[in-house]
Amino acid sequence: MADVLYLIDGSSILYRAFFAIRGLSTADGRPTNAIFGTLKMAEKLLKDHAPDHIAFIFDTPAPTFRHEAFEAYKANRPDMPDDMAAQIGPAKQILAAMGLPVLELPGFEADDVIGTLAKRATEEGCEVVIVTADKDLFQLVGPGVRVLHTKKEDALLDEAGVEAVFGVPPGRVVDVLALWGDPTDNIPGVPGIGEKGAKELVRRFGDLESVLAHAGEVERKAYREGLTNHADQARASRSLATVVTDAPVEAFPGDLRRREPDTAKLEALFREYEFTSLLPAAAAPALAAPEAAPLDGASLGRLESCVSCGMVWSDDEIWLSDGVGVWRGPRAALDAGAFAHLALCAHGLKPFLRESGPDEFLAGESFLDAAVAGYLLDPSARVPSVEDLALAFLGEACPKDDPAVRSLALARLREPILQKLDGLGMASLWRDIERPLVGALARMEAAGIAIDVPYFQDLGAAMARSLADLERDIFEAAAAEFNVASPKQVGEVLFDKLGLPAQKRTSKTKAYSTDNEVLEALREAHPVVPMILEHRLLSKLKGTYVDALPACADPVTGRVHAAFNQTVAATGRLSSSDPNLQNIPARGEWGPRIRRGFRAAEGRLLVGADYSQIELRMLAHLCGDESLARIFARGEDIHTSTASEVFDVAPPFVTPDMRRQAKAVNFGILYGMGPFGLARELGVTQKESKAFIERYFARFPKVRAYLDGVQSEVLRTGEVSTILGRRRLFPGIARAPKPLQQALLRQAVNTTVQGSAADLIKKAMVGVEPLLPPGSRLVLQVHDELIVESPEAEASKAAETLRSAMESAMRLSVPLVAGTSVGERWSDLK
DNA sequence: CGTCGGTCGTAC
DNA sequence: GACGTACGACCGACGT
Repeated sequence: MADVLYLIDGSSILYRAFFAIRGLSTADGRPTNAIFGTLKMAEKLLKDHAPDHIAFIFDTPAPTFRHEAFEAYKANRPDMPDDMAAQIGPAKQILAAMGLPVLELPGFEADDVIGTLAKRATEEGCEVVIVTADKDLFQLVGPGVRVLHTKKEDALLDEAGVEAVFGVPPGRVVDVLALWGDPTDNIPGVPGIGEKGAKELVRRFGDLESVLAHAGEVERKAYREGLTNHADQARASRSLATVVTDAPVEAFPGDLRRREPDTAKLEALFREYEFTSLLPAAAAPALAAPEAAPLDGASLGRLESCVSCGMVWSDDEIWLSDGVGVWRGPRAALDAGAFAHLALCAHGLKPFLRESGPDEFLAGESFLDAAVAGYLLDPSARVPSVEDLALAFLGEACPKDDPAVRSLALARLREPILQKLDGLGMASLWRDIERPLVGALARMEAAGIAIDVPYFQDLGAAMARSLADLERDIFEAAAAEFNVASPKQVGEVLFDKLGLPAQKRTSKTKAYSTDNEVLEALREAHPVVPMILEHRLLSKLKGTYVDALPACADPVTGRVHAAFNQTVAATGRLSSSDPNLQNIPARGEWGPRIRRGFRAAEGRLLVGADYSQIELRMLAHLCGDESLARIFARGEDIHTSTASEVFDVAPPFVTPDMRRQAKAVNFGILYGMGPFGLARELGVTQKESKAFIERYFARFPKVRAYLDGVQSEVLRTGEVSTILGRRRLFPGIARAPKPLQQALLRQAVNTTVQGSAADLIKKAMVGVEPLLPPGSRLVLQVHDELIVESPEAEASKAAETLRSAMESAMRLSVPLVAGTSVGERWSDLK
């Protein structure tokens, strides 16, 4: 008998993998994320622990003996999503082909098989390591039995380890579960008692019967009543949570040996599920390209007439393919006209367009950008590489970094990707919005925006002086020298040295939190606190904006050419980077002082246009609420009118504080804020904030109906879509653990509104660009705002063009309103 | 020396 | 645990 038997809770590992990995599937759409995660875990285990004796144990489909014993057991448990259920069989097949014993026992759960084998093994003097992502199996830990808990990091726990991590020793785990319950397993527990309470009670009184016997001594009323009224439910929960150790398992520990893998079977399975990265390189069906021929006039003629032309480029060369042959030539040899008929398919075209002068290239043509298309297919996932796409759509491995093969693959990818987009109802979103946007963004990036470098340098020097003074005063007031920019050191000085009352800890490292909220609360507690706040503000603004921006500017033109990323935000918004021009301060003392450094070139003006309340208008349209629509139709101030409705007073009697509260609720609705968050935001009790939200929904009933509708839709289908059919996937949301599910539901709801607003402004951008007066060009987009740089003489015309295009970009059931303004500097635009 | 996670803060 | 989407500066731990 071997030294250590590894018993792997396959069901829990697969379940976790399903949520941990997103968006992995075969070319024909069969999900493989959970299989892949389980295999990766197995691979790691084999590498790290080199086990000789091992078994993967899985649940079998219901019913189990628990169903017979407890009628309600799992009655309310939602069905496992099809996407997960479909992966169990393949995972078991692959593990078996790897030579790893796979076990299951009808009528019993994986936990019971593990419990039985663990008991048998220890009786034979063999050590056991149970590998699981659940806490239930902690109960089995004891002499010779440890658990490898694979949560964030692997933790190998013995009895003391379980007590340290879980708070009670293994022998009391079932008593805790009896009180707490296990929502994912539909073990009811005792209503009103959660994790914390259950552990406290067990630590105080011992096992479940002792807790029940002492119920009368419990101070907290909810616990006392729960224990009194639900004692039998707790006893039943304990039984449900208790793992059986005498199940009729046929296998014995000595049988559970790792065998030689069946390589032929494994290869077939890896190919079947398209885990090409797991295959030996030679075994993968590799895409091969012929030697690249010189790109000349004759080959261009041939490419012009082909249905799909793959394109790859380097700094000075270009590769083109018709899907059969590949041609290679110098980039310089091609002029814009050479592209005007090609049915191009490329990956990440924007940099190419930006370098090549986007005005002449591809205008209105039918190119496909495989990176943007991949983003549309799954906007939450990493943008798929050409290699990923070749594997997914063509079923072929594509050797990395071979431009000839990449161009060939792209040529073959064009049609299947376009078909996929069409099948998902996103053909128009691609053709009419995202495709023309590639060029528009390339032009916007190429244009850049001028900044006043000497102005930023002077501002930075003044801030440096203030910071030096502040630092001196801080050291004096705190009687200590430390790094004021280090939250950790600030925490130590304030709370350890000066003895101020610490309020909260950071979530990951449990260090003292020193965020704005904490420091504001301590503003009056010590003179050093306001100085630290001021220092933080100044150093943040100086480091992030005032110093950083001049360093980004072209030294000759003084213009900053940020990136506007089309494949990053999961909702469909653009993002900006290098530098980020979408988070330049707007408010407060410093907002205008920093925006003043962004300016139009000599003889030109900045023209800004921003949508008024775009997300709330979009929400009004999407939900069809008449009261909300009426406010916009009448052109009223949305927050004042909301306050008027909710507080039931005429608009003239809405106080500034009532308006502030209504504004918080309006934003809260968009972000899925609950009573807790709103209470904190408004500084009222949770009860009051809850009542406030209720009044809001009573006044705007279709808003609630809409939010509920999106939630039930995403639970049913695993995806949501925006006004133009852009989708975002939420795989496994229906069976996700509650806190995660809540977060995903908020994301889903917010995505329909934020993403539809993104659709709108993108449509406005591609619509307005060709209409702008001569010499005018888009230079910035900040989610609900567009900024154009125009010759002075054209500025007012540009403003009117922008306003008109933005307001008419979509016809919604509420009016769209865009405000415009003109000035030399960004700070002049109001 | 670079990388990466954590914390904090800016925008919409 | 509690409010959605981003980007990035700085710190400090860790690895080369």
